[in-house]
Amino acid sequence: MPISIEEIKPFLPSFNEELLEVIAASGVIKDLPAGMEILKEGQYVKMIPIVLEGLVKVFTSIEDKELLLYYIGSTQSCIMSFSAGLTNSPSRIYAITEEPSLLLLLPTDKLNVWVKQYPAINELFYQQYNLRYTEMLDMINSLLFGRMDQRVYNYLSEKSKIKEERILNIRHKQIATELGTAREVVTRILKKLEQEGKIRQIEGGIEII
Amino acid sequence: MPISIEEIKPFLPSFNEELLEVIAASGVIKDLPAGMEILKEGQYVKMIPIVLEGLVKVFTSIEDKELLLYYIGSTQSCIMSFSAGLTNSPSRIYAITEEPSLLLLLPTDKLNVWVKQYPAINELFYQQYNLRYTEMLDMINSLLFGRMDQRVYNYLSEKSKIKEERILNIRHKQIATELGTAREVVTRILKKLEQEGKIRQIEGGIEII
DNA sequence: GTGAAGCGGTGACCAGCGTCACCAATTTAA
DNA sequence: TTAAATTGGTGACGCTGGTCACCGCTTCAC
Repeated sequence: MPISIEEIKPFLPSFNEELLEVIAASGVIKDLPAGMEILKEGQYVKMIPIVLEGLVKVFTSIEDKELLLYYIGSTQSCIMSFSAGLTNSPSRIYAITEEPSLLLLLPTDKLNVWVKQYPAINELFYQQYNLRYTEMLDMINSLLFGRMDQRVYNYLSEKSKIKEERILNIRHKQIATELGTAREVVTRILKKLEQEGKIRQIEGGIEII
Repeated sequence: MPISIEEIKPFLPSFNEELLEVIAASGVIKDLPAGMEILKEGQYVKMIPIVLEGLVKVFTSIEDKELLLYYIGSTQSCIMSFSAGLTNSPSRIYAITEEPSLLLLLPTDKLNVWVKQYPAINELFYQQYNLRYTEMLDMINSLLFGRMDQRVYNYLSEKSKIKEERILNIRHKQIATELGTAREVVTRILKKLEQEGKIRQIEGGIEII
């Protein structure tokens, strides 16, 4: 489906008319519901997404464990797929829409050229690299220092911040999956956090205090 | 000290004459012995290094633990300092020469311009970002999956590969530090690896089999 | 309604590893 | 040559978190 410039312009204020035009000519817009897998592990990347609206989460997995690496929010992009796309190697992560999302998909071969041609888009990806880098470093630090209760609490407050809701509607199982641990462990820790007065478990959800 | 183009040209074959000239005009060359700290944690980055010869190792630390993140080899650069330099934020890592090294230091403000102007240097940093990204992902995976004996063995074989020596002259203490664990743990694991026939401990060193 | 599936809760157990407290051997410094 | 520091080796102990085996409750499908 053809993209109109007006459609994408508000989301990409740093892009000039010329860049918006070439994007409109070659890009694709997708409107996806929550819970869609937009990138599979091992897959070769032909289109690199920029999230216009919504929220996408990015996972890595080893053996049968999974781990939530980071969220891609509005006007952000997915460095891992950018990287995999440009080097033409299979993706090491997978990505799922956490909320209904509006995505702008750019073909990798074109993007490869645009990056050299348009400073604004080059700038965007440098920013994304820097951002994800520090996030991955934080992840490494929390894995190394390790305390699971701290990780669960950070996970909850982070999620609460992103969603702008003090009450999260979430299952123990999902927390466990996204942190790469087991459900029982999360249950135990949540009880402990509740006793410490940091959270409150209400029916079908968790309130962060 | 002024740099001659001939001095750096052999290490940077993808850079054209013009780029080499501006680098020669603004860059600095440093020849450092092994064990020098070239970047401290928390420090603001004014010069971004490219390693011409030698080997530099990059650490992160939390509380009183440290962790070896990756090595910077010949013609590679340090993404973390690049990132910290461009965003003008303090460094979250520190770096030490593992071997005597020849470094080319580029002023961040100039580099910021060059990146836009010279595709070759832009290319270099994209490559580095991609490389370090996958390395950090590997690190996250090994921390998450966790088995310490595997990490020690990977550490040793990686080091042996980089140094191109089957016998490593290294202390248990250093292994422990670079993996973010305790010396006793390493001693225990090395004994186990020796029993499994994967390594052999000889006086003052370790042979990888 | 009835059975099945999903969710949360709990106790028991165990492996991994960080920590402590030593000790012996070797190397280095004074 | 002595003393001091470095290195490696070990046993004991405890904490964290992964696993297993259940159980009761709620929700959903049929």
